[in-house]
Amino acid sequence: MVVAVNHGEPCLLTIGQADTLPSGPFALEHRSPQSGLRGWVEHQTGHPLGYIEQLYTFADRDRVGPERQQRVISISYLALTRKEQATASSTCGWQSWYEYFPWEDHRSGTPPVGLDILRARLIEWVDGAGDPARQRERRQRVAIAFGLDDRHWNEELTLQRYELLYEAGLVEEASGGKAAPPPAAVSGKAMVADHRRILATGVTRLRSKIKYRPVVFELMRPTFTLLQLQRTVEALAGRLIDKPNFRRLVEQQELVEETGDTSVDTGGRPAKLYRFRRAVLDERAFAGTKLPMSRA
Amino acid sequence: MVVAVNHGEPCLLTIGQADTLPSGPFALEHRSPQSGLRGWVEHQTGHPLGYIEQLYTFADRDRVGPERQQRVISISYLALTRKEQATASSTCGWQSWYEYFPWEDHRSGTPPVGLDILRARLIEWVDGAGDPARQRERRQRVAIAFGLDDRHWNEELTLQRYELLYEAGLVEEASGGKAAPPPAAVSGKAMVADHRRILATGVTRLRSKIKYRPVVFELMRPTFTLLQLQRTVEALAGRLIDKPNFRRLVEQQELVEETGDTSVDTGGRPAKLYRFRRAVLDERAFAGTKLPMSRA
DNA sequence: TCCGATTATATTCGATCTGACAATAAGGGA
DNA sequence: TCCCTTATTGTCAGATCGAATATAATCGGA
Repeated sequence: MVVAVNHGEPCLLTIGQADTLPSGPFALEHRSPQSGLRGWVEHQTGHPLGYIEQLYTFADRDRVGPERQQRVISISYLALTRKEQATASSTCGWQSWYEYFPWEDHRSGTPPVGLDILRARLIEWVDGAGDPARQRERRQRVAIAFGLDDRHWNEELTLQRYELLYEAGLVEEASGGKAAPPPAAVSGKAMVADHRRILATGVTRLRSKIKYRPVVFELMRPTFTLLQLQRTVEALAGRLIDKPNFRRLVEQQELVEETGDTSVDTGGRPAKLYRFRRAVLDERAFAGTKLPMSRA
Repeated sequence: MVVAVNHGEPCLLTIGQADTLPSGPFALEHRSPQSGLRGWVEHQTGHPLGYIEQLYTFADRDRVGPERQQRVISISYLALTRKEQATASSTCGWQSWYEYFPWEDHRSGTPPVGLDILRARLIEWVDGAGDPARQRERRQRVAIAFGLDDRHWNEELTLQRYELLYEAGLVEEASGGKAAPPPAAVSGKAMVADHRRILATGVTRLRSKIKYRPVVFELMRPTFTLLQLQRTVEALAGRLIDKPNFRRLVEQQELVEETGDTSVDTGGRPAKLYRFRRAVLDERAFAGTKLPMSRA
């Protein structure tokens, strides 16, 4: 899963009919699958992958196709890069995340259109569970994941939401469902096999990771304004961020330094240009702290 | 990597000469490697694995042994259980983490004996880099990982520390080193192949995870006192925690509920017994928040 | 040239969290 | 009864964070 952000839109590298993640049996000639992935993508997009991370390894028996007696092992990765110029070849292209997960984009301030439809269909699914105990359990899972009652929307629950929709038969991939899923504008574009689930895993991981490691900068150009940086984070998180607070956080952590230049602008006061202080990667150990540890 | 905590000591399930992690080619009969691991360990220890998590998948070409043309894929896991009764069979036993990582145990309040020796040897290694730029880079990595100058010790950097020691030739596994590593009481017991590195990965992951997900309870008996819970967390984190603050955190998050009983004690006022509120797993979505997101 | 629209940047304020520490309660043993 | 040990409750100051306000710089049109 290769991610880039362009003009405030989080993009995904796809192949084929735009519903398949880049994948393939990486040859023995590479030292590791990681380096195989890197070489392949750099050749396709012309841009180096700034960051690669393992997502999950699937080795379940059900994963084999027609043949038995042979287990297929799939290692999924999350990679970040920049999409510039028109590098999309005929074999691959870029798609917005939110075509696959329309319900995940809350950047307009209001919930996305169609989310209420999904919520209603989920409630039907909850009520459809015979057992009252099972009903309560389903109800609670839906309430947490989709922010029912007075709960806040939690953008890090992308995978849980997709799994619920799958279970409820509200996405096309869940062929076992009785009722037909809602239209694609509501339930998103389907992908091949379990690729949309892998995508959900990656979105979840990335939305979590940007909060404690400076990986956003892999998606930025060498120089950028603070608003551009904020828009990129918002694109990934799928929600709006308070501007002064975002600035404060970035500055007091000394993640960036001014270049001295200012940006030619789209109206309004010119913005200072910044660059990422690569030194922070060496200076600091990025590791969160939540338990009350003694400082000394 | 199977972990339990007993009497305030974090323990590790080992096989053979106590320097090998449980491992093996899991047969095709299991639905997934996960379930194979689960069955194997439950049979060996008599206790169910409460929690299993994938650590990392190795697929590098160097990982093959004598044979070429065939790539070995190893999936490493982290599992939590309880060690009770004398279930150690002849083929496996429990070892303390800190036999392998003596420098990681800071629970005495003072740094572990031998840490200063390691620091001194690391400084030698820093100075041994010819290039001054490389010296500065090494120096900074050591300073961060081992808390030099006035930096705080960060217990989540176990893997980084092990890798530095490896690079500096201060652990037995690094056979390429010129100088002999310090005695085992200082540099820890060696393990087979790269098992100690996998262990370091698991320790790092677990020390990080206990801070935002309630996995500690998988290591506790059904009922426990708050101090026992604290001691377990301290055993994993390798450092002391302030008691009142720990209580406050656990209580205000409603992670536990009183059983009504009190513990027969080892001197001092009897302690209330608690049990884990399994309901929190359903009630709450455990996902950290660090970036300044708008609340509404 | 003035004004307002737009965006950038700086500052303030209050609620909450958290680390550090103090104080009180309840049991056991000398 | 006194003292030791552990449990439990409470306080306080500093840091953090969300929210909102205030000021600055540029552009375009009246």
